[in-house]
Amino acid sequence: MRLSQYFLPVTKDVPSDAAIVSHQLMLRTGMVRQNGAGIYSWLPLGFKVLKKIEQIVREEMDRAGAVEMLMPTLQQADLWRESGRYDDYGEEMLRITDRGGRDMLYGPTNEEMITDVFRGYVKSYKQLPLNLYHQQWKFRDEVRPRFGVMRGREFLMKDGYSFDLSEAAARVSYQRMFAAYLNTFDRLGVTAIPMQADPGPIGGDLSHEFLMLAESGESAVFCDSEVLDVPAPGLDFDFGDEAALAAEMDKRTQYYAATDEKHDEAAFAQVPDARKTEARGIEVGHIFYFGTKYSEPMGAGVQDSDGNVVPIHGGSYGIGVSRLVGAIIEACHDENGIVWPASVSPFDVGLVSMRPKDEACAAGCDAAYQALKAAGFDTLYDETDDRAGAKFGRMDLIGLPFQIIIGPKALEKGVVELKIRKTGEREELALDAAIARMRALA
RNA sequence: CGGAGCGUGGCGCAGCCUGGUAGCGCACUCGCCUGGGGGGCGAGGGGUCGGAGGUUCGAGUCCUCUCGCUCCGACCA
Repeated sequence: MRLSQYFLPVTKDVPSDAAIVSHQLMLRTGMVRQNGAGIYSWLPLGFKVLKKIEQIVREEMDRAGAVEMLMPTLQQADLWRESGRYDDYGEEMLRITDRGGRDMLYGPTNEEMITDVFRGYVKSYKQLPLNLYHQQWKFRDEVRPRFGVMRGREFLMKDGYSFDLSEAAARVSYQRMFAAYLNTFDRLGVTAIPMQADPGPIGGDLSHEFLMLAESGESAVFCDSEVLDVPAPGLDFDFGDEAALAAEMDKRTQYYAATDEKHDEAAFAQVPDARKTEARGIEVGHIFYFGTKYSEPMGAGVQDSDGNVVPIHGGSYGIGVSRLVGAIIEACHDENGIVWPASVSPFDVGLVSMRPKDEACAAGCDAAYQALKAAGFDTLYDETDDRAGAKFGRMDLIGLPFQIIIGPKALEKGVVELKIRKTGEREELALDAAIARMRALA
C-alpha cells in the first residue's frame, strides 16, 4: 500500500482524557475514532489489526475442532425469557422495541440463541460432541465504558459453545478449548495466564479466565512465576488426545494463579518467595462449563443410546477480540510508539523513500516495493515527500516490525537499510539479503 | 449508581472568575529556502463558542434547563 493513497490520520496530540497508553496510541496512530461512549469506528490501520487477530482466533478454533458460523446481533426477548435471563441480566442489556412493539435486545452474548439453533436440529447423541463458534459484535451497556476499546460498550467477541452428552465429555471439550486458547494467545504474541474464576452471570461450576499481564490491567493478579514459563501446547498438538488435553490443563493449574477476587493468601504463602508474582492483568479470555443451565429450561436434549432424552451439557468460551487490540498494545510498546508482534502487525514492513522527488531514488524504491510485495510482504510504502524525521517518527509510531529505508546514497552502494523496530538495530545490506533476514526473524 | 470535571476552526488547548472586535499550537493552502529523526521564513483559508431559554444596551463569559463526553469509586469479554 502506498501511503499517499492510504488513510492513516496520525496525530501528535491526543485528548488529555485518554488515560492509558494503548488508548493514546490507538488515537495517535489513527486506528480508531470514538463515535460515542464506548463505541468506536475502526479506521483502516486498526481494522487490519482487528482482522488479523480475528483470523488467528479462527485458525486456532478450527484447529481444535470448533466450527464457525454467524449469529445476528439483534435477538428476540422471548428467547431470553425462556432461560430466565431477560429479567436477570439487568441494565447492561440494551433493550430495543421494534415497530410491532416486540421486545428485542442487542446481544450481550449468545447462549440462548445457540441453544435455540442446536435444539432445532440436533436430536441424537450420535451428533455429539459439537462445538460452534462465531465472532460477532456484542453490546453491553456498561455503566462506565473506559480505556478505549479495552472496555467499550460495543465490542467484538469470539464466543464458542460446546455441546456434549455427559459432564465427563463436556469437561474434555472444556479442556480442548483451554488448550486452544493457550495456542491462540501464544500466536498473538502475548502471555495469558489461565486462572480459576467465578462463573459470574453466565453460570456454571468450572471456569477459567485468561489474564495478560500489563501494568494498566484492571485486575490484581497473584501467581507463581513458573506458570509464565510453561510453553503453549504447540500447533502440532493432538486435540483428540484426551490424556494430553488433561495434562495441558494440569501443567498450569498446578501453579498458584488467581485474581484478587479468588485470591487465597494462605495458598499464595506456599509459593516460594522468589517466585511470588504480584501484578496487574487484563482479562482477554474466559471459559465456562455450565452443565445443563440452558439446555434444561430451553429443552435442548438429545436421545442417548438407550433412547432416553437427556439435556446436553454445555460450555461457553469467549475471547475479547477487539479488547485484544488494546491489550496487545499495552504489552507491546515503547517510548516511540507501538511495537507490534509480527503476527498481528497491520503491515509486515514499512518502506521509506528518503527522496521521492529524486528520480533514481523513486525508481529504486518502486522496484523495492514490487520486490517486497512479490516476496509476500504486506508493505506500507511511504513515498510522501514529508521530511525524514516525520517519516521515521511515523513509522516508529505505528510499530511495524521492520522498516526498509532507501536513500540515494544507499542506492549508489546497492544496499538498503533494514531497521528492526523492536531493538532499533539498523543494518545496511542488499535488498535480497534484507528480505531473507526478515523471513528469518519473522 | 455515588463523587468530580469538560464541551471554543479538523486535532490539542487558552479565554469564562471580574460580560465589551474569538485567540494560541498543530494540521491545511500558496511561495521561497531546507532536506537522514516530527525544519525555517513569509502570506493565507477555516469557528452557529454542544443545544434551548433567560438576565443585560451587550453573553464564549452570568443564571436555568437539556444533550454529549471524560475521570475516580462499586460491576464486567
